[in-house]
Amino acid sequence: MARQAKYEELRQELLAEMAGSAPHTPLPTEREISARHGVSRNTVRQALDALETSGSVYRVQGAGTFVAPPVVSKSLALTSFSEDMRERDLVPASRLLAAETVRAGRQIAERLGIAPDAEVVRVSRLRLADGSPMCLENVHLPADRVPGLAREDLSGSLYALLTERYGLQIRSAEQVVRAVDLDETESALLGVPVGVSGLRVQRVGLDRRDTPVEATTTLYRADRYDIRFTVRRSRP
Amino acid sequence: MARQAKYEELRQELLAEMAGSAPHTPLPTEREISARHGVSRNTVRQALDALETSGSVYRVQGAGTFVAPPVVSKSLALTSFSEDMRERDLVPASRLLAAETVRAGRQIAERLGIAPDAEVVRVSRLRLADGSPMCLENVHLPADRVPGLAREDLSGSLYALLTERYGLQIRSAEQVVRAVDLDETESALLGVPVGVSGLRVQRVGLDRRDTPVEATTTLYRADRYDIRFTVRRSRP
DNA sequence: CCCCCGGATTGGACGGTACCAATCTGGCAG
DNA sequence: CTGCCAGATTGGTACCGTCCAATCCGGGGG
Repeated sequence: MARQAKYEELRQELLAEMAGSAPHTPLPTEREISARHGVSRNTVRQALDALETSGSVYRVQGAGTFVAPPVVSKSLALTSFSEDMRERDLVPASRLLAAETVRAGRQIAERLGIAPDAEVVRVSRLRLADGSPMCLENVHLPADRVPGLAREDLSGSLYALLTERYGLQIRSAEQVVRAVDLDETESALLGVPVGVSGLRVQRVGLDRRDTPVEATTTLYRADRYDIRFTVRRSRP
Repeated sequence: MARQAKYEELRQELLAEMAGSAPHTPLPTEREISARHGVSRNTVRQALDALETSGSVYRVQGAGTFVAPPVVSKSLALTSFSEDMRERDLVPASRLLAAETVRAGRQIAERLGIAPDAEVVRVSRLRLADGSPMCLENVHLPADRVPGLAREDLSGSLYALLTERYGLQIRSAEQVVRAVDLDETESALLGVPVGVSGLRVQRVGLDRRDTPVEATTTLYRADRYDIRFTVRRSRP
């Protein structure tokens, strides 16, 4: 029995109600939703806050709350490769290239906030979408937080494994995106001609205490992949 | 006199207070901040909400609120080229390549949500950082919303011009990032060898009603530029 | 010495109310 | 018919209070 918050329940109800509505259709006023659903206006506003940040509605003071036009960018949220691919209607798969325990080294150590001579588990995988290569993934995790990881089944979602086996939850991540030229090895693995460009995403996954849990470098084929997200003005 | 909200004032005060603090230092409890600053706990929570989404603090139920470790990614927010460069400690500049009124065409029309034969203003600029080329920028705006734009001074911030001259405010934007191979013209303008890769960012700027205001395609030099941002898990 | 458990503490959720600021609308004046 | 202004409407800010759930800490038992 997953007892969930009222505003979360309300959020889903509102989302369902406006599923068929045309963009810019006004929602009921906050006071009306409040009365109709038998919750306080505070709770209504919490639900609407969530819908606003997810890009489902927009609000104009004095005017009302409206259904937002559909967006191209679905992946503003943190997703695993598997989730990401399924959202693009592709079937994810994985081929394990390496899984070993090594010294962190300067760069990885800095990204994970640990000592350079500390041990890390390195998992290298070629990830496939609909059977053909999509990206090269290189994950580093502090060894003391994931004992025995290298001997686990690494064919599926690593995030799921971290949660279920080790109780590690990644709540946010910092990403650095850059365009790079692929070298010979990379091109061969990804199945593209030498010299074409690739999209490199360096990510540091953080738990709810903003402590680094994993550092991942992913190299995407530029011809098959793009990154979509929404940005907002912070303070006007 | 810009009368600002209390929670906004409180946010800035808290940000200043914790400026020198080490990461993971606990802030006072919400009830304590409330009492000390003479505001309600609700208001405190609003201020902390803002600090949390900006990545300045993190909260753990039952434990407290803590100073978040510094992040690599500063540019989670929507910024103009000028702001972006200044944040990277570079001096922005601009060279106007073209400013004309043309038919939208299918692709631009779709991005702006207008008719394909509608008129748009196209502004093409080479943008410089510390005197050398950083990116090629190609902006399209619906002509009827920015009459006479082509004859304005386009050497500075376009966003500022849109706000001051036309009252258009871009509140959010959807971005699609992809790695591409530069062609000869592009390479020449950017001052890089032919065949190296570039980072292409396609952006649609939206006003507070989520209506498209501008569609921009920016081509960055891969060797000088990266994109940094933070993503969060939406619902656990 | 370590482990477990219960109470105190802290953030999270929810209720209610009041007033403000931006917007919209309808009616009146021109 | 057009333009403007006053009042109603709507979201935004702020206050109060109550209870819940996760965490932390210290004391007691092994």
